[in-house]
Amino acid sequence: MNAADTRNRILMTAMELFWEKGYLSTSVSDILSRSQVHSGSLYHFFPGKQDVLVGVLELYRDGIGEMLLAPNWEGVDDPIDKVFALLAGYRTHLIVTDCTYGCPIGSLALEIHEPDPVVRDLMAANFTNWSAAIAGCFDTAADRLPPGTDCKALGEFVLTVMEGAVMQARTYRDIGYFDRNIAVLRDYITTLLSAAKSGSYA
Amino acid sequence: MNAADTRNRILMTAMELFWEKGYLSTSVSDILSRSQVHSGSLYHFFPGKQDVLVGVLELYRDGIGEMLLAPNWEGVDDPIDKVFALLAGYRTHLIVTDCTYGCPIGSLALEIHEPDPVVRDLMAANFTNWSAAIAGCFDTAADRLPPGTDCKALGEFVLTVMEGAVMQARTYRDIGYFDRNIAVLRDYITTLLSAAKSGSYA
DNA sequence: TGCTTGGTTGAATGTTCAATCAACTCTGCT
DNA sequence: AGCAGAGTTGATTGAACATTCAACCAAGCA
Repeated sequence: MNAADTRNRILMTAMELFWEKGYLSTSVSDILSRSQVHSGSLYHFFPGKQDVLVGVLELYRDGIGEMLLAPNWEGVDDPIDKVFALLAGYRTHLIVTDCTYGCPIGSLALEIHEPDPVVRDLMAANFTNWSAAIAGCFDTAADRLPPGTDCKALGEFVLTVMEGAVMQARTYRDIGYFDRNIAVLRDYITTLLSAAKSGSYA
Repeated sequence: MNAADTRNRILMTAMELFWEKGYLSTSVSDILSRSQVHSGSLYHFFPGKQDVLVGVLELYRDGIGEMLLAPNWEGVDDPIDKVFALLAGYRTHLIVTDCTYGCPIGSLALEIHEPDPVVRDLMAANFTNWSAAIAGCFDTAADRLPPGTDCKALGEFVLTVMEGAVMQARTYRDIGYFDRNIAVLRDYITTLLSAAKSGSYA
């Protein structure tokens, strides 16, 4: 096993554990035992626990396209469908984990109250990439939306609804809370589409 | 100082600290030193740290009317205005804390990944009370909304948007993210009100 | 006066944690 | 073969943590 393998296995294991248990509840020993790496090796690659978190957040940031968007958008062409396909991906994660796993970035964002600027910037970058991807969908469908629609704000709003919906589904351990929230969002988007079509905003 | 005072000071201090630093990052020593209570006294009233959390969550649950709704709804009569007045209260908290303090329940909900059933039920009860209060506003304004509007789902949606908007404002340390999200929500609610007025749904 | 009960004190306990480090091995280069 | 440096090992350290407990106090009552 070479160096890149070790570093990678640490990051992958930490990614899993931070998602499962959160950052604060994951001990360095947890990472070591699950990844089968010894403490000296971990501290050879990372100055400290927080630097492992930075590495994980960089993986998320750099992998959003391949790891998140591509799998959910496979075979989906319509940009509005893409928005809801991504949300459906989060629904699947909730289902297969009995509503215990949410959005890893959202959990970290609320868990770490006084984040290091480096960590905070990375969490913000992850949010920005996510909502920008959604905003891009709305941009592509701009001709079907009321003129002057703020697609960037709409992207941020979809992120907001996803995070809030996941939070409730997880707290109640009930997917119904997620579904009802997405249904309301869908009603809103539908309203925008039909308002543009009927020309109410023209 | 009598017993009720001591117990109360512990709970009030813990409430502050859990809001400031979160549950996991608040040590029992933190609570003891800020509340000027000795460890033996705390453990006389509470079997352990988690029971302090339970006490805090009960305070939130039982105090939502007096502590949260009443102050924000003073002088506000219109039920739709009440919805946005409550959201404005959260905005004020963000402003006065430089976007560092969010919703205490939301933070706890995402921070504690494997909550004790007692804790989870209390967090859920807090969410239910909050969204029910908003649903009540929509119920009162039902005649101005499209017929068949699901006011309960709308209450959950407003909670969702508040939590997501607070999460982003806190992560970016920028109130603009909160404001834009609330603006989109307002656009949606406005659409519902005007759709009902124009009779598009009738 | 002495007993009981509810509350207080704070040093002590045992555990868990992140981080360290000196000794070691493996790999590639000369 | 001999060397250098990257990577590994795991016992160890010291701090922080939640919790305990025996001694103590004060109020009310017999």
